[in-house]
Amino acid sequence: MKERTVTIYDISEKAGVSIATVSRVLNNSSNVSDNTRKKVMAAIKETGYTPNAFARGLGLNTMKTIGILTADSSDLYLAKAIYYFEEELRANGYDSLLCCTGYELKDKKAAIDLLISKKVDGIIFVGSHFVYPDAADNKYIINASEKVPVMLLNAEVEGDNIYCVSSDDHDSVYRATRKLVESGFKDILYVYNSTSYSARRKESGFRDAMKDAGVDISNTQLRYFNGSNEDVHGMSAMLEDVEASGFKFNAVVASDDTLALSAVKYAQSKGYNIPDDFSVIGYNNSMLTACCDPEITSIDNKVETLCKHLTSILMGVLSGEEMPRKTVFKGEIVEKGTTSLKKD
Amino acid sequence: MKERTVTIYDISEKAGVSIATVSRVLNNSSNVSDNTRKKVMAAIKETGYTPNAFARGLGLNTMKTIGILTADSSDLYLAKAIYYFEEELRANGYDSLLCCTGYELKDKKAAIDLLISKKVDGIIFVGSHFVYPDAADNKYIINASEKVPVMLLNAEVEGDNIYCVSSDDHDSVYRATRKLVESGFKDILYVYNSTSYSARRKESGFRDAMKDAGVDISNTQLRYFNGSNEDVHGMSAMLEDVEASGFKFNAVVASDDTLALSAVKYAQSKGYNIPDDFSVIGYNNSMLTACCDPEITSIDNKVETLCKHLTSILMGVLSGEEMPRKTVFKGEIVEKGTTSLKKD
DNA sequence: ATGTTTACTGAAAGCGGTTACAAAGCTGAT
DNA sequence: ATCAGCTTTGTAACCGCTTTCAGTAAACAT
Repeated sequence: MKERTVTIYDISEKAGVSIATVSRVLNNSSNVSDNTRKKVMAAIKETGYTPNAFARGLGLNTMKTIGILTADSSDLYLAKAIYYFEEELRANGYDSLLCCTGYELKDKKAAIDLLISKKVDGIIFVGSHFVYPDAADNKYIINASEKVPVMLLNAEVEGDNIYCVSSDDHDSVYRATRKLVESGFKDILYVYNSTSYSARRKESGFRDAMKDAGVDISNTQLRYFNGSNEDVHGMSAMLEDVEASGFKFNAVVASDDTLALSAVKYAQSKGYNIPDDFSVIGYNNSMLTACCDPEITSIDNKVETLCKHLTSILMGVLSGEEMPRKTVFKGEIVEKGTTSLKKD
Repeated sequence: MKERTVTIYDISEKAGVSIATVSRVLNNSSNVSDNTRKKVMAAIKETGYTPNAFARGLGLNTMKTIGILTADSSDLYLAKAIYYFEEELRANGYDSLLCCTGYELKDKKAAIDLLISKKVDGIIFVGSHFVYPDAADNKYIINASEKVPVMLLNAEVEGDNIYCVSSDDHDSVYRATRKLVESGFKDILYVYNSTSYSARRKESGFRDAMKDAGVDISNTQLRYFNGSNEDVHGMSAMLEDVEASGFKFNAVVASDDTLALSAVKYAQSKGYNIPDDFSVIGYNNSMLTACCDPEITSIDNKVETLCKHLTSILMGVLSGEEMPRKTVFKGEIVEKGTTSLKKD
């Protein structure tokens, strides 16, 4: 280990050809005779040479790498998205430079600078934590889009070089909530654990649904859980607190399956009969929905579809095609055991 | 978008200095007067210049990037590990190039070549799927280690430039199993969903424990679940099948919390009283353990500790220090509601 | 005024590739 | 034999940055 690394010059010397020829073989470009090709190949095999991607990148000004930005790669949903992106990108000959930024704006900015300096060919913002309510705060995304195509999963920002693929969160929660009301559950608690763009969309879906269903809501019945999304205990405690504070609810709509799961545990500890006396609807339709009994009715926002579609749009952009700036998919309410919703 | 990118020459021209000076400012090296520094800074700010990391990397022959290899980044445990690695590496000024290889050997090899051509400063193999029972199959890891330091999480391979950090899986399962037997549960079903290195260690921990406890075991009581680790239903079906095949068990030791969770669901559906008549021990102590009632006793293998330690070893190696080739941490049996183990 | 330091700054080489352009080697047609 | 036209190969410029080495200017000592 640690001998001087083999370069294209070593290969050219060993094979008795010029570096240009070696380069041609490497990029299996046309116009190399079988004979020389073989000699070069042999030299490469013999030395275990691997081309230096920097040097190549310097010349070509592309490294075939896409930056993937996420707040927290260990989140169940985001991890799935990252997985699909990585898979799709690789299939298209691109690599993934992963940056977990956390939730601080300045860290996000730093991560973007870094990705740009590494000359990524595009940046995918995974998850809606990157988009702020105040448009001015989203300037940093626009800035990034001036250097490189920007893809947003589950978020929306207007821009020349920005492409958004998202699930219609507002619509999904809206439909779920209305169905719940129509099925006789009016005392609904809405719980959420994020204030991201899509979280805000979900919340407004809930509010609009309640309004259109003619049910007045109070602020006590929307509850923000400000803790780790693995903290099932903390979530249950929050539900206890809501009850203690005087709001008696018989249904929970959650922005996330974790919260839904803690709602199921809460309801069961209170002796409620699910789904007859108590309903729960989660979000993401993750494996967590299968982790309790009854299993949780949840909204499937089709993360695989979203990711594949987003990647294909990015590939189109990179090859210079005109691509849609905004693509929205409908979510699906997957009914399992925690609801008995009125059929349409 | 798409104007010619700003280079160090543009800055030097704008600031009226040479590119060397700009470079010095960029690397805040010594010997630049405040005055020129200010001029350069201003030019940088004005143009929004970001240095080209290729060019820098070409010269320095390092890109401050670590390759992270994993079979499946969406796995709960692996995703956590990746998260910690990314965090620690970033804190040390390194980036993470993520490659999800899947489970095919040739894909793993291809991924490694790619990482090496991108001149990563090191490679972290996340998870034990990379190590095969037959040493000859692990040659590809040795090969990689000839070019770049190789770090193995939860696996072991001998080699000059290979560093292993792992949890003592054998010991953890051994202790858990023995405790279970000592607590009166002898008809234990061992279920696993992987044949990776650490999975094999866990299994031998179970076998040794049973042997040392003087309990004969049959092959029917070790069951491999060959399906997605999100398929809770499939797992439950497998348990039904074990029962149907004639082995009556009153305890389950699982190589993974998912399997443990399905065991809890199974036991509850059969009307068993947990933990008095039926015990379950999981592995990883993930959030899944809190997703059922009673919560699952599980082995915590301290992934955060492992990852941080591994990263610090890698940093040591990269700065030329002598570092331990093999570090093993003990796991911890975290007792919750699915067991009532005899106290020591 | 002159010699010596010290503090900055610039010119140029080099990192390892790609590629435009030129040159050389063959082929077959004249 | 000569030449056009093709294929194959080599030369050298260039990508954007770091860094060595040399040079200039200012500051200080004599």
